[in-house]
Amino acid sequence: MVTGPAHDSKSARTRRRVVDAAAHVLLRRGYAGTRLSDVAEVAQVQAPAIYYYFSSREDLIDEAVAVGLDRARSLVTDALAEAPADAPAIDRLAIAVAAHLRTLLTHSDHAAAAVRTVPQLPEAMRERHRQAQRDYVDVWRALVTQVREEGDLDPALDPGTALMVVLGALNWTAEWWDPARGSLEGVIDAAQRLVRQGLAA
Amino acid sequence: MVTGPAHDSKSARTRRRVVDAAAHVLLRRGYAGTRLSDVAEVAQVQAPAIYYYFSSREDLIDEAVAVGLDRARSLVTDALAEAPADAPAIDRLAIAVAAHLRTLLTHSDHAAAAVRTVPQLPEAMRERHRQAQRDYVDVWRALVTQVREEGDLDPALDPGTALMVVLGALNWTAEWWDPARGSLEGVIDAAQRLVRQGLAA
DNA sequence: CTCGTTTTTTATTCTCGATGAGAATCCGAG
DNA sequence: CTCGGATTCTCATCGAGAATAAAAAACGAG
Repeated sequence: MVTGPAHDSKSARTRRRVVDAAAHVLLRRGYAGTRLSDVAEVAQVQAPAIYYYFSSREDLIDEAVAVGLDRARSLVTDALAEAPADAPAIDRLAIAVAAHLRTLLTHSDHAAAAVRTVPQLPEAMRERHRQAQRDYVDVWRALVTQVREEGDLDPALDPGTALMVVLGALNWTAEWWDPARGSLEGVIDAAQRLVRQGLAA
Repeated sequence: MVTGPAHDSKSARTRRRVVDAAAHVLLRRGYAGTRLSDVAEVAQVQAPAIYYYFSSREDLIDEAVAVGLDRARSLVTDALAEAPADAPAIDRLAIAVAAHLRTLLTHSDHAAAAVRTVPQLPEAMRERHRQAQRDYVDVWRALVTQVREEGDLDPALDPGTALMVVLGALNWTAEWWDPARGSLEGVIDAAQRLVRQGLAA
């Protein structure tokens, strides 16, 4: 079953260790480069032990990606939930930008792995995550729509295209940002400014 | 240039087919996912024939990436060379944005493969391309510097960070843009507007 | 101690990069 | 045109390492 027991505590913690490890390796090596032996090493488990929890390499990666997409979405929605609901949409968008970058760059190997790996997945597997991806983008789409309704979006911009361009800017940060060479806050600040100014009417 | 006789015409066209095929596969499958058998199939060649031209898989990928980075840079600089040299820097930047997107999305598997793959390369290989990457980014850096000197850059923006965010937005388009579902010109237009507005003082 | 769950050990199969021994093809000299 | 050498490529196969299967061992609750 995908959805395990509500309680944890057994050594279904091992299972989670394995998924975490998969995300870790996935993030650094990409889909094809993710070897079970590496995952096992990170998870502190013998490689064949993975087969007790997952019926195949694909299954494991599939779950890691699913968890990542879900986490990426929920961390953004959580951040939005904490913000005043009546704030201008453009401000809420800026909050989402910050949350997304924080998630991607420091909080979650899962989210980062999912975002960076999805494009490399074999078609069949990507298909399985279409919906999750859509759910994730829809959160953003709603925000942009609100921004437009409040008249803060440049009418010459196609909202869908603009959104994808913005998300691209955010997602790509994972490729170049080096914690040793620049502060996270710096990246967030630049991204927020670019988005606010860029979309502005 | 790695090797390359100035004249072609022999079956050094085969060699080029192989490099082209490598870029093609690289773009879709990533570094670790690039199998020589797939490259061979695309290039219409038997797999071992590749070893007539390249001494190893690494060598082949290395050259494909080198060609790609070089092409990405030169297509942008060529476009800039055709623009009036005394145009405002912000306009020249917009030209570069358009050229980059055109290259990435329709003109060159090589450029797209290089741009999207470099982060996944093993350290040793990435090292070999540091300079080419720097050359490529430097073209942009120079543009941004000019924009700032002409007073068109928001002083609150860190130029380096802003540049990377912008390049990210461009590079990521390769992940989502679907020629069947939206015009290239639409993407270019959105990107140009976002960049102009986003960087503006 | 015993049974069921979890993990390791051992073994099998498969994929993929690499190579070496030639076969096909091309090309110029006679 | 044809012979012979150089160029270009194919076939068969190796060996490493990966994924998986199967079986055995360790563990833990009752």
